[in-house]
Amino acid sequence: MTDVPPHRGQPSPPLPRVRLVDVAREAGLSKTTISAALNGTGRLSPEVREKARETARRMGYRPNAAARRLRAGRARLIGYVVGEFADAPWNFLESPYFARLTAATAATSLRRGYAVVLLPAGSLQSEWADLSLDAVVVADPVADDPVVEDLLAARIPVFSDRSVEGRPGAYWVDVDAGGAVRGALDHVREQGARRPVVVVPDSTTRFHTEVFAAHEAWCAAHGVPVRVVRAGGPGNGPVIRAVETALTGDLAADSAADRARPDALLVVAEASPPLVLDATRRLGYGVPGDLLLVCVSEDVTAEHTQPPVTTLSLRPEAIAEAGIETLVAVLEHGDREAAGVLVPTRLDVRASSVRPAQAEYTSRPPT
Amino acid sequence: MTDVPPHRGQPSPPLPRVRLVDVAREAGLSKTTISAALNGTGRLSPEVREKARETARRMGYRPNAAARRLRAGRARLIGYVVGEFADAPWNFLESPYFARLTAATAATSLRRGYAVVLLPAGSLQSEWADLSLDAVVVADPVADDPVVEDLLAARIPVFSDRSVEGRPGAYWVDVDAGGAVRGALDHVREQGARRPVVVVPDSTTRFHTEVFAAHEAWCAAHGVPVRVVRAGGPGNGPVIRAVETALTGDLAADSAADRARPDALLVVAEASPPLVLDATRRLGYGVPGDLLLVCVSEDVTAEHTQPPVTTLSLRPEAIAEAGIETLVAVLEHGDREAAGVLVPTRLDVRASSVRPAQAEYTSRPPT
DNA sequence: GCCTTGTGCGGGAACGTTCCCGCATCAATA
DNA sequence: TATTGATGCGGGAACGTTCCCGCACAAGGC
Repeated sequence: MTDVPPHRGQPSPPLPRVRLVDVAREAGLSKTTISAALNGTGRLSPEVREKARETARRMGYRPNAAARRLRAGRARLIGYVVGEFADAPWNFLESPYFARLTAATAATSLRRGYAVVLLPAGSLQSEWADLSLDAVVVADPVADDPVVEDLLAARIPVFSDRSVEGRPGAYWVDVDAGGAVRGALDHVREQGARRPVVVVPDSTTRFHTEVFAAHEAWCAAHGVPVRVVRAGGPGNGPVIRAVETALTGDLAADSAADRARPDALLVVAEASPPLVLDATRRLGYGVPGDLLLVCVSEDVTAEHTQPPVTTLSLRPEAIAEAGIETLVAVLEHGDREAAGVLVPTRLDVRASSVRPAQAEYTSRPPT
Repeated sequence: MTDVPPHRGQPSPPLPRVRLVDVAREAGLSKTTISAALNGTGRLSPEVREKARETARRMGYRPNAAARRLRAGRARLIGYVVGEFADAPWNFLESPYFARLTAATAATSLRRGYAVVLLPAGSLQSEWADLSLDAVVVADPVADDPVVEDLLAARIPVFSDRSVEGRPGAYWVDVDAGGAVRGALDHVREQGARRPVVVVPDSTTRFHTEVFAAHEAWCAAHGVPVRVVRAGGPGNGPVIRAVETALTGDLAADSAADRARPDALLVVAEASPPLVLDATRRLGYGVPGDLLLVCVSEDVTAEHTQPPVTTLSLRPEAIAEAGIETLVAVLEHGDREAAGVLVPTRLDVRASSVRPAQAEYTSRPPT
């Protein structure tokens, strides 16, 4: 243990921050020279440059961000707003996907010299117009999102993790929804599943419509009936209820064979993996014995269930990184061509979707 | 479906933003008058004030934040940094407590006219010194946190959700840890539990040491042996292992009676409620039949387990609200006396901690 | 020795806002 | 009618930085 640091003496002198002119006076140079020395610009002799830097360092000089911004015309601030959840504007962070996307956005931005400002979901720019943000990240916009329209009308560049096509000023990174669905379904098929059922949110986001379409195409290609249940809304409750519907076999089916219990479950809606697993058990399924389970989720609890749950990650970190790169390129060099990057997903195979012979754990439902 | 909005014509004219002088010229008034009209200051006739406002609105005037900040000397920016998780600087948002604290901090700040900037956990101000933040919220600082020391040395006001006593420039809101523990233990005792066991993280934060002390005092007062297990670290893995230790009865105990299986479990470390519930089941406990379960957690999944899990909420929204209130008071009026508010916790009683006769659900362990 | 070219540094304007004053105008009072 | 005070509005400085330009001086070519 070190000593407790002494309390700082002065209660609070008005704290005259050291400015450029103060450094200039101290160093016997002009503010122009100091500025050029610190920014690495201008024509200066090495000695003068070093002296300026040394003096600034010694005096603890820190440039005034507001003045710099005023002069430069850019605030180096990026807003972050979520399209959905407009009725509960701040709950989005409780979703692991958004939590990680938010964190990764902030991290990448900061590395590129931009600060990220958190905004209430679904809010319009009039509510925070006085922040004068350089750009805004709109996470998961709905179709024809009013938030996006509002920002573009105000001529604020927009970046999104979903397609926003045909809008000048909008840039995006897209998730390979089709590839993700095919990958997950191929995986459970390889593991022996023949009657997979899919749970998808009843949402108009492009991701989910693509998931829907890819699923139908896959089923057609493999001669498998389309078994899908749409979850009524976001949140664990509706998704769990959809899972229950999917597993109790109330699905419309063409033949008797199709009414057989499903042997694989792909949950595309974000829900807590332990809760999904519990629901399967309550309905009498052993995982992975009777049912192979894959969840589209970023939730770390998937690793800690027994058996651990296979997840399909949308890789929010990669999305944020690619997105901020393009956004910064647009802001700083006016590259207007960089929209539309496609980020592949990642399947983390765990015991819940591996055929029992190979599985480490097999949970049995209560008898 | 509405028509797709037409693409905006101009690719991007240099976008000469409308300034105060532009509004002034248009309205035939001076910039001073416009400024006063919009800010509600000065002595102006109602007609002129209205005309100024109308013109500004019509021209789409939006004040330049940088200029305003430069003039005012304050950036109206508040940083948000987490003390813990320094080795994984961005994971904190995946914890429901931090997710909600972050969101509530941003929401309250924005209402008071301040924007919240997300910062990497454990980072020092030298890494983002050029943001010139008015203040920084340090969530869950460790004892003698270097982040706090660093900020105070740079004379940046600090607000925290944990005590930071004896540091001028530091303000905090505290959680009533003792009351929380007593409340939870009283609750399970009322429900008939006589051998409660507590899981606490092995951490030096004031909250956890207070929990520890309050637990000991409560046990002494009720003549109950102190049963406590310390979790090795944050995250679900260590906490689940601690729960397993707590329930398998490897605790040091003074008498044979004390070695009896516990009949209540209070998990103070933040872990996923479904995972904790699963762990109890794997060890052969029925909840709430054999074991009353209370988790200190903000996780919404607690409502969706069967049985739903009783949680003790630290009420991050209340913490953030009280904290930002005092911080804004300090920044704007220099109130230096407002440190140390105490926020009570809230016990959300659900089936997992209610004596079976009254319980709606009782989960049975696999036989 | 004069003109050109290049180097090293400083003066001063500009970014857009807010706020301190000062100058009118006008009503109320002596 | 002159004096005061209040009211309504505008001029101009200031916030701290960057950047354009200009000036002084040195070196090189004829």
